[in-house]
Amino acid sequence: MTSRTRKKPERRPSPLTREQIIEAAIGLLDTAGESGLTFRALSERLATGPGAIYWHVAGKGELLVAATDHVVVAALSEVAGAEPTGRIHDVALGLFDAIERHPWLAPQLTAQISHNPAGSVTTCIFEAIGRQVYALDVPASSWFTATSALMHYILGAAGQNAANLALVRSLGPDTDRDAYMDSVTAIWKQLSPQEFPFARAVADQGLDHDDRAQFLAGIDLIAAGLTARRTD
Amino acid sequence: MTSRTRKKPERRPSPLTREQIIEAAIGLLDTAGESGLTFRALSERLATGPGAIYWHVAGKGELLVAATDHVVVAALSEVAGAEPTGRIHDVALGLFDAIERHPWLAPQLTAQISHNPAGSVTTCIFEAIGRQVYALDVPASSWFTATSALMHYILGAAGQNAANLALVRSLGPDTDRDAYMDSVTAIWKQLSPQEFPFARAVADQGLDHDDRAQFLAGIDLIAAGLTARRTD
DNA sequence: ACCTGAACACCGTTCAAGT
DNA sequence: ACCTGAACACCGTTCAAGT
Repeated sequence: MTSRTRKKPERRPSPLTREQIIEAAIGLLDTAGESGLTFRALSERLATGPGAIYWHVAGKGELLVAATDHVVVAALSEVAGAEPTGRIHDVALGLFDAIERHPWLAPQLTAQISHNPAGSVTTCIFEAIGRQVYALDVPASSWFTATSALMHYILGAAGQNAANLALVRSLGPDTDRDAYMDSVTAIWKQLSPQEFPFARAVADQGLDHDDRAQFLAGIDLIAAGLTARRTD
Repeated sequence: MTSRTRKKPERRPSPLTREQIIEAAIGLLDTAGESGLTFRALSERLATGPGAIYWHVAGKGELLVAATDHVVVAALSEVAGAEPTGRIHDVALGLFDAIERHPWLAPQLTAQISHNPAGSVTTCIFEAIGRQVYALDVPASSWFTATSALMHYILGAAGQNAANLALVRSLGPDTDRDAYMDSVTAIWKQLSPQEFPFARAVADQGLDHDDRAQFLAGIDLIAAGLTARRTD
């Protein structure tokens, strides 16, 4: 009703924050996936123009790095807050769950670990996993190898789980996880036993439907290799 | 000099092939990286228009899948041609080398394995690794877990190696691998020992400079876990 | 200091028109 | 059947102009 000072383009009342931008980006990534994070969509959600974001953030790459960092730090500090049992399961499941909540995270993490091995996220994850390796009484000469093996397995397996889950959800509420898994094994069962004897055999024995248990079994399997080490 | 029939736009003499397109795409990916594969750049290299490609290929996604398939099948069949020693090292190194030659391969593979678990590449890789797991006398109940663990480690570690190598190359011929690795450990050595005791300890003992040996050590470590398994 | 929004160069994809 | 090339809708990024 007050009719004065209205024609000029409204400027935002409170200044934009880097934090706000990162959180909006995470929301967009969770909702619309990796391709959904757009400077236009982001600026619309923040009620501003595309150019405004560049005042606080260098570009899309930095935004992705910041979003990844934000989520991973939260996930790992949550784990650290638990009892000091020092189990690999805790940190493994912490990352597993974070990746399940944010399916865009796994590709981002592998890319950032590859392209920036000394970066913040890389260091945090390596440290978190490595401490459990240390607690496992692994000989010092195997520290790097053991931590790498665990890290790659965790990111790979968790990423696959998250992608599967996202795919099932996108198929609509009529499809559930088990039905989808069965459809995958069904395809494998049509494979020729001459060409693909192993895949056929695995499909015939049926895939485990409990993904968390499956995931942890892999962790235990690798851990068994770490502790089985003698001096040789 | 012959001045007749010259004004109409020249059509290509021999028809375009799907195979030609895929090979050109691989060349472009190898040369210019993932972002270098463009329908415009591709059509220029093939001396045609962007639209022509769509007659043979559904879109960029299918092209990427086909290129990945092409490279992986070649790498795996090469390994199969060797002596029937049945060593995991052979297939692991086959994939390691293929990924080193084609750095775009690792992200592509993890994406395709995640989003299409019953797809052609996924099945081929799973089968190739799985056969070695079988040859290792792993109990059937661990087949899937063991093969998954090995697969994720191979792709993750090989991808990181390839990315590092590509980064070193892009830094120019004055930088070599060892100097780069040292610069990474140098950064880690500046980490606070309170916050990052493990990463510091690993940096202080120095990273191994032989990546293939490092990679194979990881394979052996996981394999040790597979065979250490008892009935429990 | 911080924001606006038009503009630029570049994508993947489509499609009427040609041969 | 296969190709051409303009056109469309969409990107990330820049930047003069504003407050």
